[in-house]
Amino acid sequence: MSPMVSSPLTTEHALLGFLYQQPTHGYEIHRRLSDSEGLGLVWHVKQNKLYALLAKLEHKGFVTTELEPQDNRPPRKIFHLTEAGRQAFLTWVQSPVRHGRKLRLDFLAKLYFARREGQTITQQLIEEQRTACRTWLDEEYAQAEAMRDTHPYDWLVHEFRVGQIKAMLNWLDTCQEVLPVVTPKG
Amino acid sequence: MSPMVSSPLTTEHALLGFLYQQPTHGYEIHRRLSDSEGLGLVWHVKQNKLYALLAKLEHKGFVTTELEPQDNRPPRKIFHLTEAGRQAFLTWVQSPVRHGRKLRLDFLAKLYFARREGQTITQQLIEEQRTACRTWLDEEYAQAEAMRDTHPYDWLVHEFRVGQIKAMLNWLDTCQEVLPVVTPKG
DNA sequence: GGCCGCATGTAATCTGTTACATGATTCT
DNA sequence: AGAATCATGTAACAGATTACATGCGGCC
Repeated sequence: MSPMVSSPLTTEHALLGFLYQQPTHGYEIHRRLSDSEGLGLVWHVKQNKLYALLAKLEHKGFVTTELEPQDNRPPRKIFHLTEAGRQAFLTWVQSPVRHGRKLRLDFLAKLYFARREGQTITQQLIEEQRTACRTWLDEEYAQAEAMRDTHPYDWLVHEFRVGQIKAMLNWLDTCQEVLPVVTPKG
Repeated sequence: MSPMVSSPLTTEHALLGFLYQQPTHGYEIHRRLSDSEGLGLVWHVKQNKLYALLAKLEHKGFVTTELEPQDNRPPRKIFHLTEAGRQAFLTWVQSPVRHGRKLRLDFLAKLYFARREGQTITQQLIEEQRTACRTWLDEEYAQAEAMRDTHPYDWLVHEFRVGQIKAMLNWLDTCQEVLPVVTPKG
């Protein structure tokens, strides 16, 4: 019962995505993230770090736990989403990523879970990300032009970003083309 | 006199670049990094962190210090490069950046200092970075193709990287075109 | 009077990584 | 016999961030 202060949209909200479809235990999540496929391609979490994050999510009231005893093994700690957890996940997964360094990890993680939730939500995520990228592109482009001829290095820095954002926008188109193809796996 | 173990090419080697042209003190470096131009556009270092890094560089034998007294102000601690420091900087600045997340910060920092050292070294840096990027591009491209049709998400992840690397390669061309234009500022 | 610039840091805190610990079972 | 898998973590350390501390001079 901690005060529901959720400094919004941190990376650990992604973990809630694993619990959205059905409850699981930490080791299972670790296994999925250890594969070099799916989200494991993008997000690497050490085992102890993962357990710590899950404990933190419990402490914040996004998940509750239940022990599932086993023969000859330590009992599994099954994590269930609370209503607050469900809310936090849905908010996180649908919001576009603002800034550069977060794009790689955060957006790809959002996309991963959005795809599991269905085409509508995925479509919306992509569309909002496109808008965010275009805004950012305009800013960088404007700054690049302002520095053209006077500050060559600064201009190159902005040009670099412009190139990366344009590539991202093209890639978002590709995402949308691939979307309709729904496969059970992947 | 610590054993000259320099775990190679960490970001703090960039600081040596500020000392290469002439010795300076911490606050001066901080001022230059606080501007929203030049390297400050790319690399943000908090003041106390900066002092800690400089102390570390001294401890490792890359710089020596000398106190410059002032009236009514705390004395400046002037940092001078040692021979080991000069070596470390030159090695750092000329080596290309291997992997994705380091590209933004590390390469742009290298480029910043390389430009001050002259066209030859800059040209070489760009060329080596191009080679590194092409290798990386081939790897990602191969993996993307292998996943095409079977693992849509994994394919998208690799396609994302392919797009970013291609944009970087184009941008490296731009860098080379701009290079001959040498301006005292920027 | 209060804030900013100069110039240095230390101390406390938060975060992340590495190493260690348990204990039965199955694989080589 | 030794290693890996399952399933949980704790403890120690390293790195980074935030807050705090000093002390003078100039600006509004």
